[in-house]
Amino acid sequence: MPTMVDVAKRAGVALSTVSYALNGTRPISEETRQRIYAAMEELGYKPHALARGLASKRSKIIALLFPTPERGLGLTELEFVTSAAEAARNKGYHLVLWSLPTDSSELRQLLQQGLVDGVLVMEVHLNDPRIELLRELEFPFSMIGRCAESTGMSYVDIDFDRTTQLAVNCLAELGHRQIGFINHSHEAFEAGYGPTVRVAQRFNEAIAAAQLHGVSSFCHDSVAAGYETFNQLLTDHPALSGLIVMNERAIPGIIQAVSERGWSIPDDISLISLVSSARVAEMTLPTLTTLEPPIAELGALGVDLLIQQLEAQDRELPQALLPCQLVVRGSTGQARRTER
Amino acid sequence: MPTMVDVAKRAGVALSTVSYALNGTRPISEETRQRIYAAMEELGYKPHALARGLASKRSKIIALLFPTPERGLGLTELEFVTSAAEAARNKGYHLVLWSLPTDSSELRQLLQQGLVDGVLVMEVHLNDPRIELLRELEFPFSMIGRCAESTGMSYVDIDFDRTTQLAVNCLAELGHRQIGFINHSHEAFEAGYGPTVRVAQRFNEAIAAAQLHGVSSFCHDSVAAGYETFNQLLTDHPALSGLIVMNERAIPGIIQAVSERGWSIPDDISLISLVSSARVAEMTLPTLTTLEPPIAELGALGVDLLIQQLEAQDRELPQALLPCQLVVRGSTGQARRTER
DNA sequence: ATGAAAGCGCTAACAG
DNA sequence: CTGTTAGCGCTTTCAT
Repeated sequence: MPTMVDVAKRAGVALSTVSYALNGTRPISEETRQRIYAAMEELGYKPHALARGLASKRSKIIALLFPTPERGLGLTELEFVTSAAEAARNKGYHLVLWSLPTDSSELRQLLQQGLVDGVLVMEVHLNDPRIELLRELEFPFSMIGRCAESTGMSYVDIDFDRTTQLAVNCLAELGHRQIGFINHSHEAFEAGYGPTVRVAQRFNEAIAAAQLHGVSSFCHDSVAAGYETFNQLLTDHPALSGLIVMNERAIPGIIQAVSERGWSIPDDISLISLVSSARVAEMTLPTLTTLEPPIAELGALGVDLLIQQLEAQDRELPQALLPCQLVVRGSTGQARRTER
Repeated sequence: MPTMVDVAKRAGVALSTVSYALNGTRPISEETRQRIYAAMEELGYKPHALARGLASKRSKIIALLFPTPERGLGLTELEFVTSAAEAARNKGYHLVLWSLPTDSSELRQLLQQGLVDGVLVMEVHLNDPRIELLRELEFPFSMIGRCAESTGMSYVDIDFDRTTQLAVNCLAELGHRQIGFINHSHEAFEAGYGPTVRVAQRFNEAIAAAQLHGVSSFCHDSVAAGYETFNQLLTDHPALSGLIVMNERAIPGIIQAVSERGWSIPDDISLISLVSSARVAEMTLPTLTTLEPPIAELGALGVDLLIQQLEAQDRELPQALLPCQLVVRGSTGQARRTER
């Protein structure tokens, strides 16, 4: 592999001039610039990433802090990872994957290795030890999601308020008055998992504002739990006709429970899956009306915000909220006229 | 951040002694070793990854060459990525994600940056330009999957022969004599996508060996295509009672087509989903009997083989084949006695 | 507009 | 067993 010295020699200039030409760090006469680029071309020169990083103190590598598969991973995460990787590459950065439990002590070590310039944190919890550590070390980071006190921090997140509102509106406009909400588990809620907490809260507000009847329920992320939870919910509230579910893994159980009652979706129950991808929505019969998260956008935007923060001289910490998009499929329909 | 110089001063030894102590590259008296480690502890010293990489010419970073979402990504890929990342970290390596189309010219640039020691290539095609490039540059790599001529290269792959055999056996033992196989698309086959080609071939061999009747069909990776393909297959071969499907995305369409005929799974048709994860298998009604790929093992093993290759002095290029595991769920049952 | 030279923090000869 | 020193390939002052 040729180095800068080789290029400099061949172009008949000083080593530093090559560097400046490459980085545009200072004015170079058009003529020498040409010579240098020609020399690079001829030699097949490519700057050495490590050397550049060591000298400049900027590795141009960022880390994606990825949750370990506690709650099981979805397609969501995958799309996220790939879009983040692509966004990073588009900006000339590399993305390394750090898959760690939120309370891992390893994070500190990793950060202190000086390998990465900044960190993109996925699945931020309301009280997240990773965020505390990053703040303590004053290490640059952006979040996907938010923690309890996110002022002065950079993040992108789903606009859960708007998303929840869209779901409630959709059912309300179809004439549903009695609406159930099946959330993630109570444990997730207690642990302060953002979406769980935010949607739970907003659901009640939206229901109240629209003068509907609403009832919420937690549910573990499993088919069996979905089955149980739905049956319990309908035993307690037989008049429910609309259901908002933010729990992809519970959905097959719910569908099964509906069908075992001899009911059908959407004739007897309308169902909206919150923060759920098209891929999953099309696995079921009927296909699911969803509010689909703009995953790729979130991933790319998260990376952009982080890099912006790394390269900006001013200490502005950008934030962004993106709503999910309503995609109407087969699982929602007009509410029945007659009460059951 | 403290550096080695600081540690050396504090421990009262030479800079290099610290280095040797850290890397175990040469014998150090127990006493000085203690002093050095104490000093590191007190200062909170962590070796600088870039500096180490530059000096040693080994970055301890590997890249995962990730396919761009052409055919759409599955859960499979995700689990793969996370297990690879974890395996790498366990061995003291970092994993960067390079998400590129197989024919991208960018790969060459990335490799020449000198950032990574080796590459793990996912979704290898039978004729894969990435592999050709890696060979040309003599760049260390391992593959997930194999290309046409894989001798002398390091890879891990699913044992498709064994997997296909298991599927055929399973149906045969249930008394099915007329067995259909729904593959990925013809395009995937033509493009030399490994699983598509290998299973197609092995299916015929296994059917012949067991003296059964078999019929294969290609199918695009979509619900609609699954629906069409199934109907066509049953029009042409009405006696089919067992179906092997290696196309997760087509399955909902198949299930729908079965139900529209007034048939049921598994009473009228038994169905096995090949190389399909539990997560998907439990989304449907009935749940799917599958041959589940050992994804996490493949990811971890792939990383291990690559690192082994990087660190071994001898030029052995290890290979491994892992079979899928048969998990019987609700979609398979005894063949009907009577012909339809 | 260009050069010369001093590091960045570490590894690995070379020399005792 | 330990110390000295020359790089690794680049960025970035400081000169001119």
